[in-house]
Amino acid sequence: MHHWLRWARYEMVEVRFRRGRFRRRRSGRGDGRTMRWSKLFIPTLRDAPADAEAASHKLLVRGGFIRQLHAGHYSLLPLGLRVHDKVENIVRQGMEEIGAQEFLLPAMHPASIWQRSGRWGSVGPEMFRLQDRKEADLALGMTHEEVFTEIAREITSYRTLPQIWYQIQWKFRDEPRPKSGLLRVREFAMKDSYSFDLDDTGLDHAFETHRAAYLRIFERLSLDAIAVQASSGMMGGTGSVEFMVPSPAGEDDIARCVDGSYAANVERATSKLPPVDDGEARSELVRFPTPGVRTIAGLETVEGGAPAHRQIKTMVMVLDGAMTLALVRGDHQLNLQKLADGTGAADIRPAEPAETLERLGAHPGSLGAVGVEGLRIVADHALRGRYNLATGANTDDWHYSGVDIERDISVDEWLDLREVSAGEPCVNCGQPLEVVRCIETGHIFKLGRRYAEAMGASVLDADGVERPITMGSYGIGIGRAMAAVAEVHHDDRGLVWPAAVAPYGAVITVASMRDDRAVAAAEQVYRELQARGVEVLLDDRDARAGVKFADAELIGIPWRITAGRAAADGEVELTARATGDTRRVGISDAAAEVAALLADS
RNA sequence: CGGGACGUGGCGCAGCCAGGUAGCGCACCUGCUUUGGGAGCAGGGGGUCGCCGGUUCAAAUCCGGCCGUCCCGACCA
Repeated sequence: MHHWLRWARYEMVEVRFRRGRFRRRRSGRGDGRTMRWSKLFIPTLRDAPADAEAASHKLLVRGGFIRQLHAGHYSLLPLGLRVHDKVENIVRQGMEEIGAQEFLLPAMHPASIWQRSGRWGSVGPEMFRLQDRKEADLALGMTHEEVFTEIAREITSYRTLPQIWYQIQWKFRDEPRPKSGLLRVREFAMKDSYSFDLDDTGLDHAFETHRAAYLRIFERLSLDAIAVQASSGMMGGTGSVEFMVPSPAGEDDIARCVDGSYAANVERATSKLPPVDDGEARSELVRFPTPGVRTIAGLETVEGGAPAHRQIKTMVMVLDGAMTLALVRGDHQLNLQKLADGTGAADIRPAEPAETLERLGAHPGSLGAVGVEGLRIVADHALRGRYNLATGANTDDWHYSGVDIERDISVDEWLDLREVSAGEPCVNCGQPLEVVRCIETGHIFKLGRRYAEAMGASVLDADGVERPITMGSYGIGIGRAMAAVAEVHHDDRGLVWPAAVAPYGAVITVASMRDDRAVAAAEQVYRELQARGVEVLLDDRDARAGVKFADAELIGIPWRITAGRAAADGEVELTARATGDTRRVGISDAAAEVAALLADS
């Protein structure tokens, strides 16, 4: 390469660098000389793979954005990488705006650092583990609290605080069930940031700063993310908020109040329940025969039974190896995450029928907690103070009536265990809650001092007292956010990318490559758009117009400029992907027009 | 890990029950025609039928084992 050409390349990168509103990690991608469709690798498919279910999965594959390598591992093709980069850069900008500093940490970690935090033993099989040639244990990072905290040990004075550090790095998680294309994978890019503060007040501030930054980021991605109270799961800590995008392709349910005053993951959500009238005076505990009754519904109608809301449902669970009875109202559902959070159990499973038979003496359907000794019994708040209830008697075909829960059952702990249902009154305003299926695109945690204490990251405060650093951790899944955008923004013809993340801002479709005037018009608009810094794709393939239109719509480019019969009048057509609205503009005006439209969006 | 389905050219599928030449549509290559909404005709290339073993003269097909993928449940960005 001649030196002047190399210099020209360098200049181009520099211009992009300065023009960008924020730093780009990769500045040279798609440099304008490779935007002719005929030269690009954009393998579109007419049919989606048979095993694709989610809209984003089908369309990202059909549009030539991604290809599966194996379960939970996807290759990003050039189009997919362009979108992924844009999502990354929007996230990066959002982080830079709150003063976060970008790092890049190793993806592979020594076991020792996870042993020091205690998570080598606690996280289980979702961590990929391997050995090197020396048989030393290693892990592929599923998150980076340990490594960032290790670096934070070099913070020794409160005067260095607060700090916010972040990276965009590949995470590895051996998901039990990868699914739905990029929505749930085993290898994915995540923006993870970490805040370091002297105390809880500082953490609260960093947390609220992140919450606001996340809402800005998701708005720029055209995602209507709802911030909800969440369970903290594996991360631990004192509080967490998830960012949820409503979509039937999601895997989480949230409950939210119609007026927006309350929103929580169903793993955390509560509601205000009307009190139940347990009737007349407390009656005697009566054991009565119930031949063949095995269900809540069955016990409602049998002689001596009771309506579901006046029954006790007894769920026999095994928590970290110990059999536990979890009690909820007959018409309520036990939420397993609430049980885990409330009891602190790491491993939860329902007891096998054989186990319940051996320990309690009956099969599921006739189980109860009356008179049970030696097992932990936890009960939902909705059962507190209740009496005249029906429940199983731990003998097949026998139940109790007249159960007074405080008198007859030795409850060890009262917990929030029940899952809310749609229509129940909001705890804040009493209006009905709705339950909405969502994709979790972000999650922020107040970690507290747990990692700093375990790893030995502390500072001296103004009084010269050594104090562990108070931390928060904050994640956004890049590929998941990309898939969520696809999930929300598509129609029956294909993807409809918002301009901010579209692989190209515009596509010029030459209706026929044999129409010299059309070709000349297209080349002119192409040059002019490039001069204006617009990423534009020139569809110069020698294909029929219908094929090109269909492909342009499938890959979801926001603006299409059609160079065809209008060229004879000195015009091209301008079509909005989202609406299909088309109008004619002069060939020489088209570039300015499209550049302005993209700048507005 | 429990339940269900499925592995046949790049994608979508048939063939398997009744063992015997691997087939169709899309895509791809060549030629001619066509050219503003996934063209037509003609010719052509491409498949260890997931893997291993067994039965058989002969296995995509029958039997056994394994692997993989997808969907529904328990977990997470």
